Amino acid sequence: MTNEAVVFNALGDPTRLKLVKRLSKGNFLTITQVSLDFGITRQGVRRHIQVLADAEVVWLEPKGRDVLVHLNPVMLEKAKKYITKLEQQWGTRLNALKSFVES
Amino acid sequence: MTNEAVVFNALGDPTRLKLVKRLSKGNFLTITQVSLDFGITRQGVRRHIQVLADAEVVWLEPKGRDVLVHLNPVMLEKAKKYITKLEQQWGTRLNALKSFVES
DNA sequence: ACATTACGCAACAAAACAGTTGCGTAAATT
DNA sequence: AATTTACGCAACTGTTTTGTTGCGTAATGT
Repeated sequence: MTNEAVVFNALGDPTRLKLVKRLSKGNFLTITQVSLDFGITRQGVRRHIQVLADAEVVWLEPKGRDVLVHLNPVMLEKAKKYITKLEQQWGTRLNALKSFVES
Repeated sequence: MTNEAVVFNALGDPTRLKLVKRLSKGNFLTITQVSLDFGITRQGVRRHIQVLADAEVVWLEPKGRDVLVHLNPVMLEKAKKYITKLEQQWGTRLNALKSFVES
């Protein structure tokens, strides 16, 4: 899978997006803390976290018996830049077409 | 599924992202045109297109016996804005924390 | 008019995913 | 020392996704 697709895929799930949203509040969380209010088991949540970690949208910090889940805004930035690039190409091409039609 | 998650999900697949990329060049394409160089059947491609259409990343224009596939940059913009919001929350919260620590 | 092209619909198989349960273990608490 | 907590690993089930084939039809081309 493409790098970019991996990130979008990671964000493309309600549970995972909700998690990212919570992490964006600035608090890191332990896996258990997250699991408590997601309506699914810890193992279920754990899988989602792993998808996010593989996409580098979050990073995991083992600390004693806990594992802290941190947001990695760098990856969000990359995703955003990718979309911007798509938009720009579209806009550029459209403008080129427009000036061609007008000429 | 959340609106935002739907869009990210649509983009979160190599084949679909490749298609969006091509559409961002500014050309609309018929379904058959797209199908030719994606290594899978027309029906396979058609499903992917439907996912993109459901997410409103593309819109479909029936024209005679063809169906033209157009990019909808509005949805890309929405996705981008959503990421920006996440980033900003994270940044804001981090700055708040920083000033708290420094005080 | 006949042939071809572009498409939709539906049934199917294989693979991937989401979520569960059960169990083991190392770290923290009492 | 005994208990509890936070986690990982692995097997299993149900559901969704991906991609296929076969067939029908309306629009185009000859």
